[in-house]
Amino acid sequence: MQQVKTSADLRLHNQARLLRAVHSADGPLTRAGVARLLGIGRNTAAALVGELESARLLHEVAAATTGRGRPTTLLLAHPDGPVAFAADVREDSWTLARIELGGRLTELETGVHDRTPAVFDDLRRATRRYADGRLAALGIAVAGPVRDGRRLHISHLGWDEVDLDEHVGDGWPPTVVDNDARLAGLAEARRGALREIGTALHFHIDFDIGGTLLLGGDSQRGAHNIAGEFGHMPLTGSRLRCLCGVAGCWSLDVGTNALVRHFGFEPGRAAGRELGREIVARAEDGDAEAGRAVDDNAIALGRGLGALANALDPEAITLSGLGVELIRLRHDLIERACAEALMEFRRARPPRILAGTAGDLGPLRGAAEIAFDKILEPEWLRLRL
Amino acid sequence: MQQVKTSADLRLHNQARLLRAVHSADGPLTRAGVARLLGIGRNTAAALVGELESARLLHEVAAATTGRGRPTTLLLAHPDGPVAFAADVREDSWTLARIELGGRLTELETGVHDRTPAVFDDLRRATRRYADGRLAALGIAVAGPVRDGRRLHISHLGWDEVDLDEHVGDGWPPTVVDNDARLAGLAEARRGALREIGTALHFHIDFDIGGTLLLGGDSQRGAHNIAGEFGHMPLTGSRLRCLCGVAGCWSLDVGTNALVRHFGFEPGRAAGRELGREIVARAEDGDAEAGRAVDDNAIALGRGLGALANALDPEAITLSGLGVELIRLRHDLIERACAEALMEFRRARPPRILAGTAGDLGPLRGAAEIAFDKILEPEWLRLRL
DNA sequence: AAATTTTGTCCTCGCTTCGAACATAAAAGG
DNA sequence: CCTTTTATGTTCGAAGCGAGGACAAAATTT
Repeated sequence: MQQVKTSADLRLHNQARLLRAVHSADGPLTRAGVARLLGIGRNTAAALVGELESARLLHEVAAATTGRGRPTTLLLAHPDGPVAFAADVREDSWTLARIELGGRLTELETGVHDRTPAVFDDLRRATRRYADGRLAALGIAVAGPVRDGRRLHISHLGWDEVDLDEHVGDGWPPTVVDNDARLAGLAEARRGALREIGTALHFHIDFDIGGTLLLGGDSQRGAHNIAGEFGHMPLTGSRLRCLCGVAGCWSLDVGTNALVRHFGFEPGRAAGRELGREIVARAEDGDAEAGRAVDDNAIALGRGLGALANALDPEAITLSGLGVELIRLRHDLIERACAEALMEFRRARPPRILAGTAGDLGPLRGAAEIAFDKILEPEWLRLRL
Repeated sequence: MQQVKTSADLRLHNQARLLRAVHSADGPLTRAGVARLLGIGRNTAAALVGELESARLLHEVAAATTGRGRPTTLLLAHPDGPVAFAADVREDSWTLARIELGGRLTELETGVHDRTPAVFDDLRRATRRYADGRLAALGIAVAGPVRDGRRLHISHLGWDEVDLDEHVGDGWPPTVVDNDARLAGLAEARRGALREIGTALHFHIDFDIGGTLLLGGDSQRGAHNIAGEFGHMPLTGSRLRCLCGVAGCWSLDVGTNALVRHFGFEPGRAAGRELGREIVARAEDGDAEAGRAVDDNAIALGRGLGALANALDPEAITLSGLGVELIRLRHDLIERACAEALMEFRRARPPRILAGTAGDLGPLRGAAEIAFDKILEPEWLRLRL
């Protein structure tokens, strides 16, 4: 569908809008409230909700009265309604969660994997264990770019061109896979610190930096679904060569790898993350050398953010991963470095730089969002009603 | 309106789609053809077109028969229909043009100005001279960022925070103002080399570099309408300080200023553009030193493009201004430098780097597009019908 | 001249939301 | 305790939309 043309399209379109409103609302919506929100009549809302209730998508329960007037009903997820599963595949572990309409998230299981695509078998089995008739879609967050939605690259796992169609397909629910940094940003845009913000950036800082440009609550995906490798722009003048094949990447100066390298260790495996955490902790305890390493990181981070703000003009920028720590310890330093990299006429209104609110659940929440995007859509609704 | 809710909205929505299709089609559309294009019935198309004809928006004329079947009609701009004016305000001159539905552009007048905002008085007078009842909107391209659509910054004219509301308002038709580089990109996306491309970048290379990210045929504008200053990211490791207040800008290595600086001249005024052209001409004639200057420019250009492609994943990149010459003379060099800056896994499918097809008319054509965007919209239509 | 192809037109049908009127259920006020 | 006020639910008719089918019209092809 995707394009409203006929009167029948209109009904589905409005029902999708209604369902989307219920899903993304902070708390439960009332029937009268959603009518006002969507700008439709109470009678129309009643008809739409009625059909959605029959289709086991919404459930109406009496609302506690708050003030004057006849009491209305709360619109909740139907107890038999569709749910999405979301998975986050990290370096050597994974988590599977279940998300209801409205966003309530329940963790189902966590496991370790062997750093090979066999993790998808683990995921399939775990999904089967918990799946019932309500499972409608599965979103998976992975720690690398997913070209064209199916070819996965994770350099530090040695996955070069893993074809997802060979591992995800038969026996799976409708499944969508995307990059974790992008999904973490989507989570902020939909349910976190970037709600209602038209233009924003999010960066997940781990070993290196990945991110996404967020426009009107959706991620910019690029022509081949591999947008977001902001960490691989030469924004800070590094002279080193990066694993990605380019020289001077921003990621060489920001992130766990950069932190570790400051102490002469070769950046690399999981041990590095432990070491990075320790450096942050020591900096917090007043260790001068660790403090300098964190300073350098924060300054390089700020400079990069300023450069990107010149090009993309975000209203706000959120960070996750190590970025949260950097904001906590060096917020002013980041802002100062950012301001120095901002064109002068922008400095009066710099982008706000915030910690994301989704925390470690960001990728999972984002994966749930792209799964629900498949559901809260006219065409899916048409088949369901 | 902006959101289809009722059947009446639907009508306007479809009429806007129809009008938009006529406007952006390559050649004249037939009535039967537009029905197929929009996926509506012939009867519906007849009704829509009928109303649009009554509203003097479309004009139907018999079409020359091309094959079998009953002849149909061509959908043309109505002779009394709305037209847009577009203006391009360059450094010391301006051009005013008139554009019809469908995109036919007629230059009306060109003038010089005194490098002060008094140019807007010139424009108002010129607009008045040519305006008739058909003038519906005016789009203006200016050579600097327009914060929030009204505060104009042009550093090399010394315009710091020129408030457009003080110069554009009473006595003007509905007017929209935006940055020329962005509008040149919009022109490519709507009617040029970037048609039908979902994710693209355009850069206008003059003294420095401005550009825009193009998504689904529209420009990314940013939170304060000042996105697009890609030239002020430190992508090439320059150690110089830029007029914008930041150090290391990409624009210090690419563009006329960079070309001129290579020969020891201080970059600056209009004379610089003349000199830049001469350097390009000499490089073309085989002058070694000029050739090296152009080489450096092309390499720095390519490196920046690669870095940006890592972050934004465009399918194609178009260039205007000096960029056209650089492509003509150094296409391979640009592509090689770009590839080196691309992450390895991207090199198999690099973005296409093309010269824009709008030429010097880019800003004017883009200004016409944003003017027509005000017209080809349900709300405007509602008032007109 | 007949068959074929394509488009225009007319009409009915089912669908949508809207608006107005009325019913209902709570709180607030005297 | 009863009335008024406020907000919501419900019902019904009205107006508008596009779809689809049947048929007419106008061109080319055979």
